[in-house]
Amino acid sequence: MGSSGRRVGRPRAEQRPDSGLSPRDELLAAAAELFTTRGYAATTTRAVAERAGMRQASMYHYVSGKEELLAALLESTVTPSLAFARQLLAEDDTPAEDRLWDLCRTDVELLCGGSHNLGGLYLLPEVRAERFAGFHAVRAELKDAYRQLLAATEAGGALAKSELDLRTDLLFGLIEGVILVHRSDPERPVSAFAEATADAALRIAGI
Amino acid sequence: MGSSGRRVGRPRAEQRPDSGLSPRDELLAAAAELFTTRGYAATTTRAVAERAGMRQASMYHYVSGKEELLAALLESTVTPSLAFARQLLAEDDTPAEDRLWDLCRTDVELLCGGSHNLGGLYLLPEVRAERFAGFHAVRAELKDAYRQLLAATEAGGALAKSELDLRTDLLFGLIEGVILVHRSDPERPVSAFAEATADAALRIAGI
DNA sequence: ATTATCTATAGATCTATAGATAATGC
DNA sequence: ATTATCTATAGATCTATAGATAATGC
Repeated sequence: MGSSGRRVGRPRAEQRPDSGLSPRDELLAAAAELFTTRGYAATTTRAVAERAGMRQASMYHYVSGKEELLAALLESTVTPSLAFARQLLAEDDTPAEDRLWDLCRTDVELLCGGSHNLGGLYLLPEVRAERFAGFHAVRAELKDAYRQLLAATEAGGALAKSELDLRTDLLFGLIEGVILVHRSDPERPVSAFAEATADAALRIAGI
Repeated sequence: MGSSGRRVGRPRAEQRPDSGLSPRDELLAAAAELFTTRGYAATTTRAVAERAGMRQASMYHYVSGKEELLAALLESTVTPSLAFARQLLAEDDTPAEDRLWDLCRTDVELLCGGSHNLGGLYLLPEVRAERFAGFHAVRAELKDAYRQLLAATEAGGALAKSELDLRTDLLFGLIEGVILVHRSDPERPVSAFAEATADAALRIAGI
């Protein structure tokens, strides 16, 4: 959707070159940028709609409000990581150490790689609200994949439960906290950074 | 101020047991809790004032608005860490490794130890605004102390500049990101957690 | 007289709905 | 006729000021 030609409906007040995205995706992209830079509560529906190229009221044709935008964005950030994690969990023939490293690296790339710093959404205080239970569920599943891979490593297998929990928390915390590091220097090339972080993550985990 | 006895001025509408804090500190404490849990933009002046035990308008007798509260809170979080870091930098007779470990541990204790999760303020998107330049300056100084201590270690002395910068960023990122870990399990005893994090931090730094 | 608070409110938002309008489709 | 948009706006905030009030201090 979005491409070329005459489109049904009243034309927009301000014409702009076709972005190639559907209106809903334009809204999501606008929300991603504004939520991560200004924060969720500080972003008005007017700001989102206007940046997406439409008037404030028109937004409601596509979404029910700001909450729906945030919920959709959050889930879209974890879903690819989770898919990759599931795949890795199934590869029993590869050493757990290698799989864990791969998961860390890929996660950092996904969190820091997108055009807008989507990972920054995790840090918003509003995200803890009940409303985003769907996101919390997939995120918990991803964290559990980290725990399983860690437990499957040689060093991890020897740990008591509370110790394993702590290491998992530190490991997962480093990966999510990496957004702060990326924010402090967004120019740094992502792929080398992702590998360095994966190295650091395994060192944290005691491997 | 705040203690006992008759006080000048019209009495508050809702009487409460004396907290022992000055009204301004009551406002700061209220803001700390609300900003960290609900976010800055989502917190109204009414909410802050009411939680501090006064009416919305009375707040303006003590502060110029929300911004002043956030600025004061932010600086109060780094100042103790920075004082400790300066002290450590001067102790040339202690090995840099030990001093760096000590700084990490102390920082985690300070960030996670306070009654309200003050460290969580760092994560608010609004904090990046120009308005909080004072906070950014002291924070940058603290980060530089980390860099200096890291460079003074045996492993750190051998690093090229770009490599040292990366390690500093990762190290500092882990320490600040630890707030996310603490948030995920606030029940964990802080002092053991702080030591575990300091261990992990040195491992990240490659020591 | 001085002070800390209060109540009341003007002005500035912001959200979400109602109803009009300008395209295409048939 | 259907659709995507627009304009207009009611109702619900929220901030910051103005002016009143109820204490203590002298």
